[in-house]
Amino acid sequence: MLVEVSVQQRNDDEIFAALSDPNRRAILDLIGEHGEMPSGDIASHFEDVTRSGISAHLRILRLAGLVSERRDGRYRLYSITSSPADAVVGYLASVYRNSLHQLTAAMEEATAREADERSA
Amino acid sequence: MLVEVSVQQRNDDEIFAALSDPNRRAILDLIGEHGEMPSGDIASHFEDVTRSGISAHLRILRLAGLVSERRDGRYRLYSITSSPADAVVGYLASVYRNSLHQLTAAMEEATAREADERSA
DNA sequence: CCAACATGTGAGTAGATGATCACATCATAG
DNA sequence: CTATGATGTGATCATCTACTCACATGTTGG
Repeated sequence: MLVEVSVQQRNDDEIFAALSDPNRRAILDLIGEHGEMPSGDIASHFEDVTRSGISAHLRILRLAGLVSERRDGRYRLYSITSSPADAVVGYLASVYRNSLHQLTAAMEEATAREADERSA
Repeated sequence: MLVEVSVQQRNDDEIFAALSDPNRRAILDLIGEHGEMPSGDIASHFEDVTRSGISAHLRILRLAGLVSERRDGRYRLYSITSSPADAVVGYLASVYRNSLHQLTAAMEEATAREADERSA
């Protein structure tokens, strides 16, 4: 069990470190909105970072398990991986255990808003 | 609206940056578990970081709005602030909109587990 | 096979960051 | 008031990190 915790801890490190960079969060936003997309397309949305930089970011996101890569010919298509979010939510749930209701309220609101947008 | 978004963005930057450091997350864990506690008590739980270092970490957590400070005599008591977690959950909900159900499931499970532990 | 394309990678660099030490501040007990 | 305790802060330093550039790798069309 202790080992599991320690492994989980290291995974947390990678995930939070990956999320700490604004450009990486922007990449996640982009992929989340457009769905699966190739590295080059992602890079073309960034004026201040070269393709190389984006490639490095994608590597970090991939190693953290936040995105997954699929090769199609000369393209590498990136998409959002959903499971790691559980780790983040789990962490928050543990720290904010005394105000979990606020978290669930936020989640429910977000879910409702999403459902609303979907039906619109 | 754009201004609001930009402000929110900057707040996100601070929050995610604050959460990116393992020691700061450990501090949050500690405060979350013990409830309100003074700076020195927090520092005494860390072998590899001096009191000064912990103090600097607390400053970052405070500026990010993740903890709040209350002065009582010569002590400064720190406690968890709950609202900023909403920002994190909101961000995750936006990126993982296509698998929100997984997030809510994780939240519900966490809530249930907590309620279970509470009644035990 | 070869040229053009899509992308990852290694070297190198400027800037951010986490840590310490020494010191400043402020509260309190005597 | 003065010594002690609790804590924050400025200077400094080593390390990490997010870039860029040049190059390597693998793919496809002709």
